Parts: sequence; C-alpha cells; structure tokens
Amino acid sequence: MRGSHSEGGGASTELALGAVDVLPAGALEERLASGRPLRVKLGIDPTAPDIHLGHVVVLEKLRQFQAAGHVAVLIIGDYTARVGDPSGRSALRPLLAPEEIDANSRTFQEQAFKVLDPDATEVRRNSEWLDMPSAELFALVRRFTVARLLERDDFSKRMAAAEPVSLLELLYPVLQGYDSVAVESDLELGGTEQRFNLLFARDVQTSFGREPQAVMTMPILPGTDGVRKMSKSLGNYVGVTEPASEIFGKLMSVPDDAMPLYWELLVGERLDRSRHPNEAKRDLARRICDRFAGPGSGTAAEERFDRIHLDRETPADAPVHRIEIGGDVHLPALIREAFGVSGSEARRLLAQGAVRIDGETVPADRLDLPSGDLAGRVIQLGRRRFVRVVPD
RNA sequence: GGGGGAGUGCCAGAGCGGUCAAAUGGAACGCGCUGUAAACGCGUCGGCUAUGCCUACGCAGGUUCGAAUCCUGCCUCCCCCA
Repeated sequence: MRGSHSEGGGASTELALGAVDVLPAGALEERLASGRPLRVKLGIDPTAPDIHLGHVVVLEKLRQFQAAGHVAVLIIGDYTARVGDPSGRSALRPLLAPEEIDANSRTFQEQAFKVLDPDATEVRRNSEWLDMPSAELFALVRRFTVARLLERDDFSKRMAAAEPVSLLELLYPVLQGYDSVAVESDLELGGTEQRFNLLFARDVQTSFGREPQAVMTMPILPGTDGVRKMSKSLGNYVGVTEPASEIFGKLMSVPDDAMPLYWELLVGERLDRSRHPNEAKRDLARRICDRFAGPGSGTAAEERFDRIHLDRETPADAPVHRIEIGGDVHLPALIREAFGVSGSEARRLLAQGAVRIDGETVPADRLDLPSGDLAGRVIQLGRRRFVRVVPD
C-alpha cells in the first residue's frame, strides 16, 4: 500500500508535504526557522530531450519552495550527464554525444519553466565548475574512499551479479556532491532513488568545511504502465510539451491502481475514492492538459477522446497523407509510408483486422484498393493511430 | 602476470553441425471483452511488391554438401589466483 507519504522524516512543515523523507531529522525546520531564504537545489541530468511528468513531481516541489520565498537553484547536469548516474541502474549507461547533451540542456531549461517561475530561478550548468583541470579533480576525489562509495546498493548488487561498474560511475556521487558545494545548497530535492547521492553530497560539503545540506526525497511517479518508473527509455512517459490529445489519451491508459499516487504527486490532492475511477481519471487528465497544454485544452481533449472512442468517430485533426490518384493503391505500402511501420508489419496488421477505413475494418485478404476509394478518407491503425488520405 | 568462463532477437534466456528466423518468459503490438483501466481469452512480434527470397545469433576469416552450433584471430565483459 502506497499513497500517503506526508509525515516522512518528522518534518512538520507544509513544505514537506508529499515527501518520502526529509533528512536529517529536524534539519529543515531548523533552517527554515532562521528566517532567511534558503537555497534549494535540484539537479537534472539532460539525458533525454524532454521533461515528463516524472520530473514534474520534483519540479513542483521546488516551485513550492520558490513560492514560499526561497531561492530555486536548478542545476542542468550537462557535465554529469557525460558521466552517467548509476542510481537505479543495472547496467552501464550508454554515452551521449556532447551535441546531444547541449541540445537537451536547452529544451530542459525551457520546459522546466512550465513549472518554475523563471524570474525567481537561478539556473546553472554544472560544467561551469566541474569542467576542471585533472589536478583539481584529483584533489577533489582523493577526499573520499572507495569503501564509502561502495556502500551504495546499486553497486553492491551489480558487483554481486558480476555486472560491470565503471570507475567513472563511482565518481558520480562525488561530482554531484560538489555541485552542492558550488551553489552553496541548503536543501537538495530529488527522487527516492537519489537518496544516496543527496546524502553523499553532505559529506562532500563537510569536507569543504561547509554546512551540510538537508535532503528531501519525493516518491517516484510510475509511468503509464502503472508499475515501472516513468522514463523516456521505457516509453511509458507523458511529456509536458505533448499535445493535449496525447496527454489525455496517455493518462487515460494509466492503470487505476496508480491513480492515488498520480493525484497526490501531480495535483497535490488526495484522490477521492468515492468517485468513479473513470471520472477521477478524466478529471486528472483534464487538469494536467490545462496545466501543460493550455487552459481549456483538457475539455477539448476529452471531447475529442470521447468522439473517437465512445462514438467511434474519426478525428478531424488526423495527420494528412497524400497519395497520387489513378490506379490501385497497394495497402501495405500505403500503411508503411503513412504510419512509419515496416511493410511486413503492415501486412500483419492488415491480416489481424487492425486497419479501418472510415471506421470500417478492411478485410484481411484485401491488399489493393482503387485510389479513388481512398481519397478523403481516414485510415485507422489499431486503436489510436489515424491518417487522413488526401489526393496529391 | 597466470588460469577459467561468457558474448543469441527490445530485455531475460534456451539451443551447441542439418527438421533454426531460432524454445520459453517478460515487454510491445493487434483482435475480443471494457471505462482506450485492470484482469482474462486468442493472435502477432527481422526484412522484402512474399506460398518464395534476403539478412541475422560480438567482429573477421576458415572447415564442411550444410554452422548460432566446429577451428583460427580480434574485440568486449566476468570470475579466480598473483
């Protein structure tokens, strides 16, 4: 049973709402009591081009601190992205090209401002201080021991399973910790999988004679499969820049079991269990659309959704695919081009009755159609892919 | 420095000379059911203008009528000893 995470770490402040833990006990209250604005750090490694709802959970927490008058320090980990965070990893992370990291950094920052107030956010890239001469790097890393780093679960598990752990990965916590020194962090936020990194940063700060930061961890948001962590690489994410129709559709496909967590982490309210699950899910989906795709987009997306799935209508805004008029059209080829699947796949789908033209299933043995019969019609592939065929 | 083991499809993991486009499970996809939820049932899951053809089992060669399966070299990973 998961759901209520509110009282973690004994922090009684409103700002700790939803957090899994706030460590060490009392540290946050103590700092808040000082009355000065705290420097609240959140680091995100730009390993993918888009921010999704999983990132939003922790960004939203940062926004709350911001709203309470504290300083939001958003670190784009353009340098640590090159190293690769071993947290929760069971294998070596593939390396990203520098240009890729650079492009991701830009979109990340832009998209983070869909949650944060840009005027009250200090954005830093950690290459500013981590891109240092090796002599300085050595001086930094010699402060810590291998035994201390190997305490972490991910490493011991991988080593036990005879899987590789690179030297570079071992360095990751040290680098992330040094970020805290560089930005003089009072509090660092992160997902629960970041606990080791966040706590290790305290050691790094201490070794530099700084006051160690408090840390606050937030629950991990499951992806649209309802089970695994939301992530780009698992393909179970909802991006904040996606069109409302996508956001709505994806959220509706999230299993009911994950709804309490979605409500708590994304809407900031407890799910009212007396509501019909379908209605509660629609409500959530509308709110998220309104927030990220623009006010009112939720209702519009919902209407479109119902037209397609309840009334079985074809969407008016389906992408357009042009064909030449004259002669027959070979359906597998058309599907391949229109939907970006392979020709073999197209044939299989056809054979499985997954192709509809204006709502009518194409017979499995039908491979060619006169082009005249296709012009102006909507081809549907499976439940949610649509293309409107238009004469060229 | 010495000794041993392993690299198979999106992932995990069988296969160990022909019947292998490669068992099985998971993921994914499709159809049905439904609340585009879950669960369940059935099916698909390399490519190709397709009853056949092509490309594939770390990479490169070789042996064989025939290789994922045998040999040689290379690359990568792991373990043990020092």
